[in-house]
Amino acid sequence: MKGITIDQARDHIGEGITLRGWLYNKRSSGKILFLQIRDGTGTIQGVITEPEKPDLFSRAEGLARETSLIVTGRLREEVRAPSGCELEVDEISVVHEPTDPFPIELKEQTPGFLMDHRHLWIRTGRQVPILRIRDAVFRAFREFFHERGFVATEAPIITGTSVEGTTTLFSLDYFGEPAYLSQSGQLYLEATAMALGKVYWIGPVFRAEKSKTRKHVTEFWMGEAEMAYFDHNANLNLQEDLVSHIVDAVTKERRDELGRLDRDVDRLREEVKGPFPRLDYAEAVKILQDEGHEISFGDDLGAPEETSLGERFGKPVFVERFPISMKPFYMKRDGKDPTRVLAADLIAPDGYGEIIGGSQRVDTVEELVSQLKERGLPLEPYEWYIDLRRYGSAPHSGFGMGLARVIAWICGVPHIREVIPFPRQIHRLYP
RNA sequence: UCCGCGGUAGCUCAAUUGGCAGAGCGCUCGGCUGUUAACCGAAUGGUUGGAGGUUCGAGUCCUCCCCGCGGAGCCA
Repeated sequence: MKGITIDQARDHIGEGITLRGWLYNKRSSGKILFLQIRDGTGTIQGVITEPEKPDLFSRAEGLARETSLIVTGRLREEVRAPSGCELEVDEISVVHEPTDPFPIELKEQTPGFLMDHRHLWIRTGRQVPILRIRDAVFRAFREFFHERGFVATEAPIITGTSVEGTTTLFSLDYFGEPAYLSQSGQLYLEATAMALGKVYWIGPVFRAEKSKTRKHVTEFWMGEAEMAYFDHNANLNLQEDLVSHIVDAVTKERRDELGRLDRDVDRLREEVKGPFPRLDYAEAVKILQDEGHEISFGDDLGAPEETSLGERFGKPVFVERFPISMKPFYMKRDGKDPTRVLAADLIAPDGYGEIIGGSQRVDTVEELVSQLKERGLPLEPYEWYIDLRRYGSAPHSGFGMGLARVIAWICGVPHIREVIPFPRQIHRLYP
């Protein structure tokens, strides 16, 4: 019998097939039994009637949820079935029967309980489509850069220096020397870009901030790119194309999954039609003040301010040219106004916050050293980084994208912990 | 770290002024030939987060601690 996966079922109507999967749920009504079978690609309903197959019926009747099984039967079109086609079951071979009732119920459960059982929760309902969409986002990200001649590369996870002196780092003991888990691969990608031209990577980064919000975790995967000979505007153009490409690819490839999450795909596609508004920081502050926000020039945009800008434009919005004091040492000053830097944040709609932070980088030794000194940072851990400005320095730009936030936004799920297989949060290290 | 809400059966939640500890779901058993988180009936299930205290009597009031959830700040 031909082995297929559930997502291929529609192409095999009328044929006898075999599925390998798990029992998601079952329902019965006297002499007819319905089995919801899942295999990671989808779910399908199997049906068994008692008068026709009494032995099979009584064996199947006793199966617990999440029994792993191999099912053989014939596929047929069936409008009464949830997925439109149905499997007439001929044989069930039980691979393993659960020893205890499956803890994740098909009713509402609290986040704390679900997170304690994350290893089982990911088998159910919304979680499977979300993780498949995550895969599609990662792939679309890589595809985008590969097609444009970027080189995939890596930055170290264990580092001796921080990227931004201010942020909290996880520290560890490196053979007796202090070391840190990377909070960004950026500085290393700048070096690699000077070797390879245009580079990108996706890697884990770590923030020891005690954040407790729906957009923060302590470990997350960042997609970063760094481009030699790209100025600020070229950087923003690339980011805009990237976001459009990801949404386009994912909404085409995973339309069914997005539908199962009740995401309005047409609205999402409409939102990312370019160009994205580009607000000068001063302009953004003015707009927010006019809307009644308590913000003055020099303040960071808080969560309510970001949400407000997203609502106003109904699409991703760039805020650019921030005051230099607000931003880290590696950002290049704006030639037209040296109190500002050539940086931009991309804010997602619907309150998902900043999804990209990027800038044109400092490219002279003088400016870099003076920026480091102004922030009270030591020079010697950054000597290698300063070297990049000593030997054939070139204008260059780059950015980092918080992939979990992008996925949460695309999925329309409220909390990023749901789009990460095993999220790490303050006070959550299990499972 | 700060602010707010919460912790009662395996899960989700009730419990009036301080007065016998309850329901739905799940598991088990029985019924039902088209179920969609099926439905109907029965049975099972408790150190009320922990430690002290007040009281004839505490799930309920007081003190301290632990844990969870939401938000802020910080950031992607």
